[in-house]
Amino acid sequence: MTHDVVYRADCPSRTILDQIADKWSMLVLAVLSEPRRFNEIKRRLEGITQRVLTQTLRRLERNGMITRRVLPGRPLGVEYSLTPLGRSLQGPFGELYNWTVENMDVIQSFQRAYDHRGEQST
Amino acid sequence: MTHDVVYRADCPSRTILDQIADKWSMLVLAVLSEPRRFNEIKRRLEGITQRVLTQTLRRLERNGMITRRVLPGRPLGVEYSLTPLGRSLQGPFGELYNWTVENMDVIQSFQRAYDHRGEQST
DNA sequence: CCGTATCCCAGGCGATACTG
DNA sequence: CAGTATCGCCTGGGATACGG
Repeated sequence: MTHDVVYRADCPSRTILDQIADKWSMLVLAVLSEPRRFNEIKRRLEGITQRVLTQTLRRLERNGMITRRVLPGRPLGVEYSLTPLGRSLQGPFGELYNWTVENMDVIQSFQRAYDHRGEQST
Repeated sequence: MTHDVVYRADCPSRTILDQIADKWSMLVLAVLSEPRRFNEIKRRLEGITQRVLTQTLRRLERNGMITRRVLPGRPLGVEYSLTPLGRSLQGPFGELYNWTVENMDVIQSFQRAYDHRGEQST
């Protein structure tokens, strides 16, 4: 039987999932399909704050998925780009992203149906 | 040029990503590869609380990915199972999960290297 | 057994100001 | 330009108790 699989808290894959399965990491990696500077990334991710973008970039860097390169000259410039490891995540993430795009209409109609229950009173 | 793609806050795919790109949804769907009861799921996801599991299940149900079925008889029993939509997510999620398993060693060594910088003092 | 309701706290995040 | 620092809110989630 394979029936007694348990996802333990200290399972490394769970630890790593916690790092990348958030709303921003995926989008940052998508934006970094080509190397970009800090504010370029920020501009493309509507709603992200400077603070959170910095945190996300640091985490991705720590996990070996992107590199940070300070550009010579003034004013200061920093360029972020994918490592091979980060690029290898584009496959899985792309699949997931495509899935959401393909299914968002269906999902939204499910949501409407669900929200409709319990309140067609009077 | 495809260079000016911007991920807008009201993009449906972003809204949906916010729903499924969290640390528990993926694992719940994995556990539901076959229909299971509430406490079965809970037991297999070490560390999840009743409250959070309930919330996760409700959200997945609202999004049309799982169904909730009350079993006849007492004591009360409830069985959760994947819908076709939920099952179609297993592909993308499986890819992502496999990726983390395949790469967790590399990532952990990156993390150690990163954490090592800046503190080999004295 | 499968929830909901309540209380309560830590910490995540936005806003803002400041630096190399 | 690309951050770090500080502050204050506010909500997510743990713990617990209770209900169908």
